[in-house]
Amino acid sequence: MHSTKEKNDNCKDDLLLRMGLNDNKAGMEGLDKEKINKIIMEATRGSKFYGNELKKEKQVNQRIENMMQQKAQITSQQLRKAQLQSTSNYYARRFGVRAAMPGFIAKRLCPQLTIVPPNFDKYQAVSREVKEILADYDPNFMAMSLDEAYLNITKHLQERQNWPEDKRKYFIKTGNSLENDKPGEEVNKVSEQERSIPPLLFNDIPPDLHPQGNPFQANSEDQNNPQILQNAIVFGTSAEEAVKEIRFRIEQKTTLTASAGIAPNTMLAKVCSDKNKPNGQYQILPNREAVMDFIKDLPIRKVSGIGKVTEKMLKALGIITCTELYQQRALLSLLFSETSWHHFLHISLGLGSTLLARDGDRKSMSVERTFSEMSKAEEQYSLCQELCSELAQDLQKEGLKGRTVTIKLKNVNFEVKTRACTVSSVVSTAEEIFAIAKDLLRTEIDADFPHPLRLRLMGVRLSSFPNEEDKKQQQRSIIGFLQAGNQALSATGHMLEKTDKDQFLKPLEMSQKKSFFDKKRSERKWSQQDTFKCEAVDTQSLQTSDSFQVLKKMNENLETSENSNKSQIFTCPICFREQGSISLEAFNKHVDACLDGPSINEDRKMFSCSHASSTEVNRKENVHHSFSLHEKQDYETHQKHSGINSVDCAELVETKGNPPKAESVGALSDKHSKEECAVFPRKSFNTEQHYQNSFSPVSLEDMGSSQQESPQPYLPEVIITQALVCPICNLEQKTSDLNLFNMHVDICLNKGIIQELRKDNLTNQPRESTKSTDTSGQAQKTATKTKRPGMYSSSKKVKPNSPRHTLDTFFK
DNA sequence: GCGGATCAC
DNA sequence: TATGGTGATCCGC
Repeated sequence: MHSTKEKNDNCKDDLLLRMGLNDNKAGMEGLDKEKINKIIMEATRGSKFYGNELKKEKQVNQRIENMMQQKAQITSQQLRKAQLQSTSNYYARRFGVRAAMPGFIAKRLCPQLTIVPPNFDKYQAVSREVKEILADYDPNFMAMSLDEAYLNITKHLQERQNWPEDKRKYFIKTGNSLENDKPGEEVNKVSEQERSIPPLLFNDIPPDLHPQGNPFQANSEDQNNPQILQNAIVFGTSAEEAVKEIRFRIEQKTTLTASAGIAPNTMLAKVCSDKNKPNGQYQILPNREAVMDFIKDLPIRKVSGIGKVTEKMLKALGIITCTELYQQRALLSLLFSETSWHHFLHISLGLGSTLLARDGDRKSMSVERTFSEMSKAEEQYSLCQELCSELAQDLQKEGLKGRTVTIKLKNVNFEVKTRACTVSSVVSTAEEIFAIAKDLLRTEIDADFPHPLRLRLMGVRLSSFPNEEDKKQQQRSIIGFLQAGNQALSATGHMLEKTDKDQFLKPLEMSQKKSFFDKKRSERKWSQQDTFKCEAVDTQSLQTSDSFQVLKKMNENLETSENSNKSQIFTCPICFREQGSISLEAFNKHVDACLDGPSINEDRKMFSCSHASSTEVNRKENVHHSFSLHEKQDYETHQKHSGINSVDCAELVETKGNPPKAESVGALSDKHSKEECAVFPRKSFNTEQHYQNSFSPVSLEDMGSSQQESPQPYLPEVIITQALVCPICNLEQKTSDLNLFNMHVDICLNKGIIQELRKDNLTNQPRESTKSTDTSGQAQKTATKTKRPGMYSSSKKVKPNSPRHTLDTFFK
């Protein structure tokens, strides 16, 4: 007995080691951290790996120390101010939207295989089959990896309501079932929390006849249906029944078990799916109370994106659970970046993406390899070349070319270095990549000379794949070249003389330092001496000459349009990027492209009513059709239609024409009235009320089947309507897309923040009376005068459709 | 854009 | 016994 236990402990410890010391993720709860650390120390003491771990830990501790010092310098004034900014009104609003988006499911298939994949090939095959099943429930499901996928089964559930029993009936294959082999404490514990889910999912008792019953189906037709046809299982029509069905089918087909989470957004769904691993499911009902309950004591470490380091840093601030995270939001806003803070806030409120983002474009591709110590430079170069070849092959499969080559070096002490080089035109072949990587490697070797680099890992990465904008840019630069061509060409000799060294560079080495056309020039010199390396460049040369006439013509057009329009520096009202000195036409094209990206008309409307700089462009130039008269009228009609805030409307129109201002909203005045603090909680309450009234129609409409499963007691019985009314600006939004709508509300809300800041910064006047429960008026008035992007760092790149940072994504 | 670092899977 | 590979993102510079 004793020895068995010991053995188990050893296994656990072994596993922990492999899992990177993470004792907080699912299945690791309750293990003694101290003990783990001690064991790890013993196991690795003296090793270089451990030495490096220690070093990294020290760095983290230093970071924490810096943070604590920063915290100590925060005055109570600053904290109060931050409190104001940390938007408690997020809270009410977001939950409502979330409640309106039921049925998100995170499925995590056979996670145990991710630790030790015994037969990867089979697993891949299995994964395909699995995925076939998933497509039945959501053809647009998002596969995160081989063993993880997100589904939005909202639509499926709606259809499912009317499905005959036959369509939900499945037969149990005998001798194939992998029953949950530990139905012990853990499962029972969970089932206590979610009474609707039987502790044994795939036993012979059909879900609906399980002794514990299914409260969510009390009113559904299933109760009247016969449940057992010998080895058949009939699944119900609820979300959890559907998910059980999915898991059942997966298990039957693949003999592998899966865990699943059902929740209103992807973040929660993921946490849920971990809750009952490896063969179970967990549901968070799409209502605010359920989410609150779930979030309350949830350790932040469970949330995707909060890793070891973030956990430690937050722990130093006394933050372990989501509740604590929420309570400290003001402090966090002062200590962390905008991006991080938003992420934290979203987590603490149980917010997450309700979008299943389509696969974004790949950003980079790399190969890397670990090996036993390698110190000889020749070997290193040769390995580098090999890696480049592999990478080039992979790139070719996806037809990718990029401009940034990065090498990664890890020495025997586990210290990692990356060295990157970005060239002006894309590369993709092994030779091109190696030409750059080799130089990077050489620089590192030279730097340590006469000591060799003692490497244990080397990697090569290619990134900066051109997007549409880059392609345009490249066209522009080509045009620019042609434009200057007459003069520049005659000066070529001079340019090359600028740096003696450059004259001796081969074209590809040159590419690191010079523009495409400089390269072309030198290429002429080298092409006969080094045909091998010029292969790719020659392709470009060919393309260039092919399109020469076209480009020349474009160039002429551009010139004339620029002349006639008097070129001007524009800032795009959508992406807020300065567009440089381009023609109005080009600028409009850019704005159109921006608008057409993720948006539909609602998007434009949103901007047209909220963003001063966009209307400024419109007014001044009177040409930009994206903000047409038609839309203005449309917008005004909306306001009339909604029959509210006529004063605010007037104010809005009036302020439309204000020139865009670049305002710093970061600087905080020390003046800050106590009144504002006192008002804070009340404002939150009011906003919440407002929100619920405004949104409940949405909830009813979109909750569909979910609502049937679990009546939402807090939803008032109101007329169901298609219209969404923003609770902040009170304007009806002509969209049924909740994400677009959500974005709009985000804007409106942030107007309020900006306004508060403006007041502090500019007027020092006490806040307007808050006797009105409607904060929208103020928010709107000032916001129209305020340039929104000031709130967010323009340097932040946020992936569109990112699963998190809904807000950030919008303000990208 | 670069380099280090964090995170997920 | 010795401690992975790939990709993404953020932050400070």
